[in-house]
Amino acid sequence: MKFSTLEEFGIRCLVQIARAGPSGALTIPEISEREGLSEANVAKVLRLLRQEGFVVASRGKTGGYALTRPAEEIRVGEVIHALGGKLYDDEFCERHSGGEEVCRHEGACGIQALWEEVQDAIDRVLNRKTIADLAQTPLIRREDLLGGRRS
Amino acid sequence: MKFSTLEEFGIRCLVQIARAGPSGALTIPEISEREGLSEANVAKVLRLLRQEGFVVASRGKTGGYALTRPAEEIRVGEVIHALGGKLYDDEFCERHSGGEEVCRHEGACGIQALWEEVQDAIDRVLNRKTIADLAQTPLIRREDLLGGRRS
DNA sequence: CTGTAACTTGACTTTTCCGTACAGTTTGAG
DNA sequence: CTCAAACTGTACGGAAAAGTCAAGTTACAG
Repeated sequence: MKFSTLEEFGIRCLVQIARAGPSGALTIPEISEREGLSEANVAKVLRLLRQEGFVVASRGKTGGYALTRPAEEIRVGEVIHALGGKLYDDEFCERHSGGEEVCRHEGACGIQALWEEVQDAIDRVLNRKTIADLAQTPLIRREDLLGGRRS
Repeated sequence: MKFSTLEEFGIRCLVQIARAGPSGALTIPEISEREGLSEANVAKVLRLLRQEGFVVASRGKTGGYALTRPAEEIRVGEVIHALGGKLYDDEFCERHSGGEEVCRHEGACGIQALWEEVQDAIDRVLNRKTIADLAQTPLIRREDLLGGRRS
């Protein structure tokens, strides 16, 4: 149960671009440096973000990436959904089907219902937050980040 | 963003065993047939479930797997947690660290806070449901399973 | 006692996902 | 006009996950 790197890095790139302000654009090397990722990897993620319509790229010497919408209007859930798809695929039931049946559970699959509940819970959280929210780096002290998990 | 097959199959196996009743046990071929999975794969999952203490195995001709606790007491969240770990690993920040720093985000990483929120939301849902809940296969009609996703 | 049906275990193969590299295209500065 | 800096896209290699196979151990039925 984890996010794919694409999903996470996609959010991170958008946040960095948002921090550049509504007018300015950010280049791949800049994002790469600020997130500590390789340039090739950033380029790969940004390509998807562009294809999904979250950013526009301008080429040439003064190029870079900019958001297509104000960061306040981009919900995190949108990005995750566009980049990673849903929790369960359409093949969910086919994987357990023995031919014509849907699920091997006599008539209805309680697990799928639970998965949908989980999906809804995730979406609720992710849709509350926007890229702008993340960009202003909310009030979390470093001690809270490190502690509380091992100790 | 998806569950690993181990997590999903683990739940499925436990549900099948729970359906065999509190006294009866289920063999690998039986579970395999009911879930439409290969016997080898079922065996692999059950080994982990046994090591994590969710089931006990009896060998020999009348062998099989049985739950160590009543299905009502096994929360789905427990199983997921035991099988798949958490949403974010401990290496979460190390992956983005450039040496001594924690995160490349000046002082605090808003994404990690969001990830923790998501984790909590997932856990809340998963801990509400028990294996027994799933075993009685709640009231979901087959039409609702197929429709509503593509169309 | 013997055989069969079951669990146990480790290694192996296949598949999928990540990250990287490289060759190509575009654009503005000088 | 030329060059450098930027984006674009494909293709390759490695690592992790998923699934499979085979050999071994146990235990009950007959």
